[in-house]
Amino acid sequence: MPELPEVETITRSLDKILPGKVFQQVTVRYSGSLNCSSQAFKDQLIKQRINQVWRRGKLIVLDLKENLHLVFHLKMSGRLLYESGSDWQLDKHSHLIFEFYEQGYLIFHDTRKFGYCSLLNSNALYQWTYFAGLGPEPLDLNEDEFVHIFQKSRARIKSVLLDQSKIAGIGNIYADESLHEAGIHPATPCCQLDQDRLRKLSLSLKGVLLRSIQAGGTTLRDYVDGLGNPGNYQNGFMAYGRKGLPCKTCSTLLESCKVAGRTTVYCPQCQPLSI
DNA sequence: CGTGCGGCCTGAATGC
DNA sequence: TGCATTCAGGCCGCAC
Repeated sequence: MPELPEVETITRSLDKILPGKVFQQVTVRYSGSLNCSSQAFKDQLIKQRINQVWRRGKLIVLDLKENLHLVFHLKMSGRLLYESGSDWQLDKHSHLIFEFYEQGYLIFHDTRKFGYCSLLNSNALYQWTYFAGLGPEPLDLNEDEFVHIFQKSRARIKSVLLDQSKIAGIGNIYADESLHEAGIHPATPCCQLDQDRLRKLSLSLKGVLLRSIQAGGTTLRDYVDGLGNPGNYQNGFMAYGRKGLPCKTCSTLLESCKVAGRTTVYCPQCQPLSI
């Protein structure tokens, strides 16, 4: 489930390789991944050159010529993988195959088919409600800006962390991990948290995201970066997926509950509900 | 405004 | 062994 650190890692790996490459051939094996017909997709892409690869929230954007953008959302199980040779395995979940004039292939692979690939001009991209509605990048926020986003909400803190329109790129893993590090119960209403606690959360969130990027992201099942390398951050998990295991800080057994419909793991000792 | 649920989809894990 | 159920989760649309 690629979140900000995984998407950032993929983006960095692809941005070292793809710029300058030109699409020679595009094979659509599952058109449900696209926002247009397979034919229109191919017609618009072929002979287009990739200029840059960047990330916004959980989106990966390939800038092409003439204000055209190829945008990927990997959702839970998507992969975007560069293959330099022609000896790669064609899997039944490889939905899009892009071949370059210069060398190599870019493969969009998505077991669960939740992910998508949209071809958009600049106007369409910037007017797209999801894109336009994305909140700020957590790594670009200073503590005051972070506090401002959260302090007035009456919603539970984890719900707001997961809300892409409030802050972009956080998913279930990094919500649980940052709340654990900050010592905040995930169901705490934001407005019950004072400035110091929100500042602490701001620091914890940035720390968790940066350490995960450093570790190449988290690999649970599907995730690999743009070159096929798995991440290592799962070994550093303090909370996510550790229900019933002892807290690495205080040895209390971790508990779980549902917040915003998602499984949430926390330490009842380190993350008390009442402050 | 906030919450909760169903739907989309597949495969791994679990239950009988 | 083999079948059915449950779970995972990002995001949307909808009901309350």
